[in-house]
Amino acid sequence: MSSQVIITTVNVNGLRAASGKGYVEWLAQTEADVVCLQEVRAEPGQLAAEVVEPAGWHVLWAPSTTAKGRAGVAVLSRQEPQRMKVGFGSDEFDGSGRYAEIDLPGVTVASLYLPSGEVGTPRQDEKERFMAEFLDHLKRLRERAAEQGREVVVCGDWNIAHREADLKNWKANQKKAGFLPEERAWLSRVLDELGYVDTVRSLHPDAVGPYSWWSYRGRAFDQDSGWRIDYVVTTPGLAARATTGVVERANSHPERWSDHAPVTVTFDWTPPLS
Amino acid sequence: MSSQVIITTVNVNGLRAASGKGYVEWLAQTEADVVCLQEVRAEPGQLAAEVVEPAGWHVLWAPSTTAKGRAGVAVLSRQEPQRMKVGFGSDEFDGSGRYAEIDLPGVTVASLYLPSGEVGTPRQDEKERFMAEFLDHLKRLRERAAEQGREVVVCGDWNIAHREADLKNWKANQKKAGFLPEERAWLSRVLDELGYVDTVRSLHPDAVGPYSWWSYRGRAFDQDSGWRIDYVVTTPGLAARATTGVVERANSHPERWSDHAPVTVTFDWTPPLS
DNA sequence: CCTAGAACG
DNA sequence: CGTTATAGG
Repeated sequence: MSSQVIITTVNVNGLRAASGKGYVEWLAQTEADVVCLQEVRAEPGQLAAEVVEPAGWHVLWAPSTTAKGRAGVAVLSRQEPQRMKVGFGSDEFDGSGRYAEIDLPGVTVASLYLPSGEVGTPRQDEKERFMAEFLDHLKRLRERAAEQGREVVVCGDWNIAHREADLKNWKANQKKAGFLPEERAWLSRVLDELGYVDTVRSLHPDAVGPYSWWSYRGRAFDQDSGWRIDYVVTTPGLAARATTGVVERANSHPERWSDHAPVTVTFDWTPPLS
Repeated sequence: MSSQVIITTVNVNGLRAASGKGYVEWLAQTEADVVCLQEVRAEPGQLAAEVVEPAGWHVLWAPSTTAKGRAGVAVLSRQEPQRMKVGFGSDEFDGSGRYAEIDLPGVTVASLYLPSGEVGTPRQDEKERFMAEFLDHLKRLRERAAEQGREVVVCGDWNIAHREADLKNWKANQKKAGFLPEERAWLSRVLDELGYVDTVRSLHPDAVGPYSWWSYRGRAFDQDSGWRIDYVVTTPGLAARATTGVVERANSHPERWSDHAPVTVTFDWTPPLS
């Protein structure tokens, strides 16, 4: 006997705004067991009760304590977590609302919102510092998982398109933050060196996209002029059990409620009993 | 034979917003000959063509050059002005979008947006400095008008309620900016000492109000919990010809398009031919 | 082109 | 409780 585990990640671009535009309905109909949110941009106290404590879910909130109304991640799980943690042990970033993780039986699930930047700005420097520190964390996470015989899922908005197939117009974007050689190389290290797997790409090795973010500017969404920057990254054992990986391009709802779409991966996997 | 001159003043609280909510329709139907606007909060280049150059009107724009998106006054006239001037000769305030005047045959019409403040803040100090300087200007304006045999109309948002009948709850507001003893005394000097006339009050000496501003907070408008702070102030010769003075409480339109309402005064007056 | 805080009223 | 500018994306 085996069962399914479904994990979804979505950058909501302001949960207060998203809640009024379809997020609530989307959550009510999702079949996911775990949902990772990024860019919540609110503290729990600023959200409606049905959003803070949705019926049937346990939620770990990790708003930014350093900059109000920015960043902020959360992890929703139908099962009660065995352990919850905000931040990854970084003095600079633990209060910035960019990382939270929960342990469920046999698996650690994390929600990541990697900084975005523009070339030549302090934000890009911050992104690079984050990447350097976070690589170490990913390494430790694998080691701990191996010791404990558990799997790892790190999902979220990585703000990097890995390969040419991961964005619409790669040639024009080679010097743009999010597709810089050093950013792509860093993501390669996460995958090749640390041994994590980009599940959606693994399931669709030859696909263009599927993109998960489209700028609000111009007609990017209508023309599918997007980037694939939201990933469900897992340890190899779990990746081998991934059966489907889809981008919910229509957000499962008539109107868009974020500039990102949910990315959902299904695993044919039976967690241990405790 | 005699004819009518109609003058209206209204604080639009952001002309871009107001234009989308009923200002355009209101202007199209007004019978005024001159319209003075305050709190335009935009430069002409930020406004739609029909708003910048409404058909049948000459317009003097005086946006704030010191603080984008703040203050800003304008004077619209059906007749072409003989002379236009921005500011009243103040180093501190001439670029702040708070005063503009035009000469029409026999009459000078000015649009004034007096600073608003809160007790104990630098804004209140600014208001007081403005008042001091502007009193001198009003004096010179009368002298010049007398020399040239012309009348003067200074209309706008004076941000002062003069008497107890000029605001809903005067007792609770005695220590609030806009109804301070020194502000009321200053307005008394404008009227009693310089000899200007508050035309609407002169026409309705015993009325409560009529208020011209209602806070957007709470149910102030529905409860008519307002202040009369928008005045059409004129030289006595013209004031004697004022026949009606009304606040267009419904903005002459189904929905409110500003927190102020237009104040319109009609004069039974025939201007000289040139 | 959006979201959000913040200044100002 | 609005309008607007600005940061951030």
